[in-house]
Amino acid sequence: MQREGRTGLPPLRNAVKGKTAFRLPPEPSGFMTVGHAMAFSINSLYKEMYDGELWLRFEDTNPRKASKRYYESFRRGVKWLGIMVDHEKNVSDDVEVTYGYGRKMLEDGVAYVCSCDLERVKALRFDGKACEHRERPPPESLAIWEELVAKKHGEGKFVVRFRGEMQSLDYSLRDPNIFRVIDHPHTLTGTKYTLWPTYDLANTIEDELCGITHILRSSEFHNELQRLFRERLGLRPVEVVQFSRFNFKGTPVSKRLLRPLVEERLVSGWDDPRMPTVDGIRRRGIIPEAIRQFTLQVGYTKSEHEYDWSLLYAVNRKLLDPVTKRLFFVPDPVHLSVERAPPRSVEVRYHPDKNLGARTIEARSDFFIPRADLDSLKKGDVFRLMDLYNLTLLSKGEEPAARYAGDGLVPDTKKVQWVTEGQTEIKVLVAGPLFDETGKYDQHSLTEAHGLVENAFSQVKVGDIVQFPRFGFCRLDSRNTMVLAHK
RNA sequence: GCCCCGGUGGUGUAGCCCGGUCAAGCAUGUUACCCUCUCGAGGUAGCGACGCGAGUUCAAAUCUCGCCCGGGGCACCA
Repeated sequence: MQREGRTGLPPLRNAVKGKTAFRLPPEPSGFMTVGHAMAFSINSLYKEMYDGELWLRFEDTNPRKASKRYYESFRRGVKWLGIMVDHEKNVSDDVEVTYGYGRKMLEDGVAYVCSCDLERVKALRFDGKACEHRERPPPESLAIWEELVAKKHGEGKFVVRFRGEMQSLDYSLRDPNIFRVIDHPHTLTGTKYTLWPTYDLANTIEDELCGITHILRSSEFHNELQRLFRERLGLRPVEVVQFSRFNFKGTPVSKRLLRPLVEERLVSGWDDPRMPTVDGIRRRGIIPEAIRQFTLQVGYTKSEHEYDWSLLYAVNRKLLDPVTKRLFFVPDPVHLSVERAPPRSVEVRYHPDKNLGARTIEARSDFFIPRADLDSLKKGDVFRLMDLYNLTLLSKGEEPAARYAGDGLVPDTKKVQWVTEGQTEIKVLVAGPLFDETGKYDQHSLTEAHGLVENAFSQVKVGDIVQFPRFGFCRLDSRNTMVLAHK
């Protein structure tokens, strides 16, 4: 028992360097979330560790759910994360291949065509009893199958079922459905097919086709059935590692909870900075490397967890700190006129200890400082305009005024940020958790701060992240609108 | 209801398989101080946890049993 503990992800069973293959299998039925990002990162990290192959495979066998914009969302997210995908495919490309397996299963009596209605299937399944179709001779099943392939039957009349274990305590093994008719155009294949394989079968076949050696996925997937498929179809065994979903406090990743917010316009869209989507956290100023490092740090477990956002922020902050310019930002500004102010042109470094350059600020006699700072001072107090000079506060009231009080740095003087007259007014969006403790949408989850930024702000481009000292790290989202990442 | 899987400080984890070196490590959080032309980063110190009960043992976070609590599965969704 060594005290150092483990660093990085634990080794995988039966993993041979150079002979592994992993997959990212999203269903293109919603936007990519942080949860996907972390699960994908785990696969990507292992791909690197074992010098393996990585597939991006869209699980789009339900034409009612797949939509093109979602494929794009995942491609964009994967690219943003810097994940190197070796191959990309859609399960819908392989419908005919799954038909091949389907036919074979029917021929071998591993599956059969069932024409019970849904209620009956459920009832018999509950009782652990087979229906008469289970004994339907293969040629008869095959004949119906060909009609199904030829689109001669509508939805719900027939279903292809796997001959599983009707008595199994695991109900998912009680002759599950493996093909069904869905009479709805598919976003990619149009009306070409109406007979679609179900997830478990398609997934098993695809893993075989892609040569997947290790599956790392969250535990909402049950693997007994897929194991049984592999056994009956004589497919290669695969190592499966399951872990719990990645949840963040106050920000569930579930589409069921998120969709209403978008539809009711309680958020600005799927990329609202409060959203746990990749687009959302990117807008917010979380950088891809932070996701990667965070994933590496927390790893994966089977126990349920709810990450505190501060855990991710800490990683993001440490990455951002050395490369981010500091800019003066004065929230809730109050005008301050200064008597006997010597005109100055000061050069101020963009970073206290990293070499990020400097800017020159022209100072005359009018300034703006944060109201909160002024409030904390008393008449007669000496304070310092940071990087400039000292002042004595003369009056607070309506027209706050101060007098120049020397250049020398006086120990223990309060230092305040400042901007000169005529600077840019900006808005900073501050995103908090979408849901409160009781699980209700928090109406105040998005707040705004307003203030003035110094001239050098004009150099900041959309997408850039800067640090407003004492306020936080912010990303420029659009002209004069920033989003606070975190303190 | 049935079937899996989990429960280590506020949060996330390491340790559990192979019992002692664990009066439990790390990170985050928080408090104080140092450093710093405020913040942040960095440094130092403090705070804070083995779900409950029984058993096995010289010795249990680690093994066994029971209980409690939580999550997931039981779709013509993925």
